[in-house]
Amino acid sequence: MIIKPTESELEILNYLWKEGPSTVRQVHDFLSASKDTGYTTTLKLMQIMHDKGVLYRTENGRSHIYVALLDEEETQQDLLGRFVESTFRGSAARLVMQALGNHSTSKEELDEIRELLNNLENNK
Amino acid sequence: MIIKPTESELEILNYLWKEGPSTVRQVHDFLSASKDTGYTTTLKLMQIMHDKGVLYRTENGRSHIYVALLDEEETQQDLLGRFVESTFRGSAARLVMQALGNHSTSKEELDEIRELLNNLENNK
DNA sequence: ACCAAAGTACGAAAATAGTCGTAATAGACA
DNA sequence: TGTCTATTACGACTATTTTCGTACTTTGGT
Repeated sequence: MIIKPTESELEILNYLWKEGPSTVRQVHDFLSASKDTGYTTTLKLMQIMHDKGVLYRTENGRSHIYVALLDEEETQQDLLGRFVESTFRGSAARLVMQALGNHSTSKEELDEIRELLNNLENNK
Repeated sequence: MIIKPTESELEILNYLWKEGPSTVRQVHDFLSASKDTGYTTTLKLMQIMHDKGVLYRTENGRSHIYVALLDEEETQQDLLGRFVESTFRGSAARLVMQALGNHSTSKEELDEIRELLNNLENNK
């Protein structure tokens, strides 16, 4: 399924991807820690996502438990493609350079990237 | 200046960054090649960007010449930061891995990245 | 059985982004 | 000078996203 989630939807998806099946209450409690928003707003968003087919839900007593139906990797890949295109005019390399240059990345992570680089280069 | 350009604004900025000072006509002719949109729509967007202080403009006979006031690198950096945060929950390394893994990147570019990696690692 | 607490449903408003029609204007040039 | 064309100005309409109030429902405790 290729749907571009909105900014708010992505926040919700991120929580569900990380924490697994959750109630609106759980999602909202997490989001409201960093964002000033009402409970019914989160509820409504999740209902809309359910309508769109982005979330699956199942009854659980008086409440619902929601599950992300979008695949995390796939969605990130799609968004990344759009982002590279719109912000870096298609050059993934330039994006990578800026990402590495300006964010703190651990030695372990850098080694992992180097490893990936070696594999890629061997296949050319 | 830290303003988040919208999707359409970014398209216009990309043109101005690449081609330098331009008229609405030039921008529109370029955009309309890949996008079905009216002249007055592009005009209006650029007027709004001017109002916001994102573009500077100067008279030139019956038309105007527009210049981007946002710095390209700075804007990309800002957008990248937001993107890493919202889509990769803050992990630049994960973004880089996905970007490299799934986009075609030339050997030269990969070497450049390796170079950058070496420099980063030496400074740790 | 009743009430309070916690949920859901849903309509509608507010905010943001994008689109375009129409009128006014300024040059170009026959 | 008069007409045609390219351009700007601007209001209004559409679409999408986000927000929230209010009413209804369910459940657990007393």
